[in-house]
Amino acid sequence: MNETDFLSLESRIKTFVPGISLDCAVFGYQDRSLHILLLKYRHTDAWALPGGFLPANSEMEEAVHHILEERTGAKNIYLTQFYTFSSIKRGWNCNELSRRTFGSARSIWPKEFLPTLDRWFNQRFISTAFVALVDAKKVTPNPDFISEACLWVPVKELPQLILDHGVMIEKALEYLRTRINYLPIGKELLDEKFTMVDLQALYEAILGKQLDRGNFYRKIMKLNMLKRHEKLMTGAQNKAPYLYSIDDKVYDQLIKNGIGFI
Amino acid sequence: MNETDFLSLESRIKTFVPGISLDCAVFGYQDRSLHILLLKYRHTDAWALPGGFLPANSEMEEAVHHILEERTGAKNIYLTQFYTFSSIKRGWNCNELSRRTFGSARSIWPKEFLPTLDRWFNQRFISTAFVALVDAKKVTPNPDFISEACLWVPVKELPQLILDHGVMIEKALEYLRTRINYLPIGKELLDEKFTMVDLQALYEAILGKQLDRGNFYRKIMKLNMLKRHEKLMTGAQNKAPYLYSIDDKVYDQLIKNGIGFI
DNA sequence: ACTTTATTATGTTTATTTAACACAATAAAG
DNA sequence: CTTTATTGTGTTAAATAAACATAATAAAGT
Repeated sequence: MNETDFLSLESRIKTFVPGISLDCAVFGYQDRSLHILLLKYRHTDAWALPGGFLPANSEMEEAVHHILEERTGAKNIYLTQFYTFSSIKRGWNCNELSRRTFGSARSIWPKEFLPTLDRWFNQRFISTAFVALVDAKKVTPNPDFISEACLWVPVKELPQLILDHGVMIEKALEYLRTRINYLPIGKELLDEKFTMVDLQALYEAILGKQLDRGNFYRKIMKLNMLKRHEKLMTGAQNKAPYLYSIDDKVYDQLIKNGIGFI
Repeated sequence: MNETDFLSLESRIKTFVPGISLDCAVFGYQDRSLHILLLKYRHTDAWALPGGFLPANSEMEEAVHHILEERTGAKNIYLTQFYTFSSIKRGWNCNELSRRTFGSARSIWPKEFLPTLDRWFNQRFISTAFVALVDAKKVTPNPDFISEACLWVPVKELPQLILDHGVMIEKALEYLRTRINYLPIGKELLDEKFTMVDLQALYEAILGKQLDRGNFYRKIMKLNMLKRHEKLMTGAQNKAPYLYSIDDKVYDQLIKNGIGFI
């Protein structure tokens, strides 16, 4: 962490739309379970969603893409807005953890920047929140300068989160569940090639319930959205599973019409 | 229209969160079809959604409730946020109609307020849009001081709309359709008591397709959400239809789980 | 009394979907 | 030859959807 990071933020603040922030629930799929990308603030046990501010001449989507590229190295991530959080109760004073986190961050900021930064962070922020879906394998999590870690965390094991980020994640998960047939879950969260078991486990992870293998297999196959490839040799003492990939044209059409895998 | 209206806006501007606006697609059901509440600007053929700004110490929902009370006389209208429109292309310069409308409005504003008003309206606005569902019979549309009319317009006959309000309405309608099982459509859009034919026609209006009467009747009745009352004597030369009302407890549970009428 | 009409409630049928469980061929590796 | 998970299909019962039909009902006009 060095002075130029602060300097850069200090000078960039002038270029941001005041009062607007952006947050993003980035979902990835690993080890057969759903993960979310979180940042850990320095010197505290406080975690946060990746986020940032809106440059005056940028579209929100552009800005979120930029934030996510910094945080993951990946461009063209699938993004969709899901809610705008605007409560007057949401500031850094909203709970003990947030107060402590802000205090801790403030204590390591160069003194000469404090007035600007205090003014900026004590605004009322209206935060538009996005859901992003990424292939966890194509991504290198990368902390920003106020964080000491950027990690994939299983959504079943969420840590303490600052501000209203816990509520945001709940709402993002509900969004995933209730729009499951309208979101390109399979295409975006899985690797180019994947096994049938993985595809099923992904939908199970989002819905939070078990699905019957045989029925799932038949349903997916009837939709005609998969291309079958070579087998995946795992070295395990059993028949190797086939790899599949998604036929984009068919899949996009299915998603557009909300036609269901489930 | 009088000077105090302008004065009031001029002085209230200081109390609004800059750069934030609120718009609301208010849906009502009349004459067996879906309507939306629109305002007609003075001296132009430009129409707009009811909307306004966010007082610095208000929640967005509060502010929208306040706007809708002014526009309809009704309190406690059902409201839900559905999208935040933030494009850098959305200002009063986005198309010919908007430019003309703004010019026309500007020409009737007292000169001494023009600097303030120009500065305010030339900002980049981030607009959070809401869907409201109301019982059209309980409402008295009431234009604001820059409009000459506030009317229920059938969604099948939309006029020219300013800014991106046309896109907003499209998105709002899509929201209604894709969340039809999660929204209290019947409860909010219909009168306290209504006939089965009206209930069905309402769902048909939103989905834009015909439903089978017998099947619809059976499905609704099986959900146990209706209480039957006296008949509605229309004077028509036929058996009078029964009136029904919604059993709130059952209905709320159904809506919460997205359990479908359709 | 008879007619016209829309409402109401139920009937019927066919096709499709869901859900739960079962089974046997397959093939990778020990 | 054994162990194992994968794969594709089979089966069955129950539920749902979709389309169409019917007949009693009752309000009002003639």
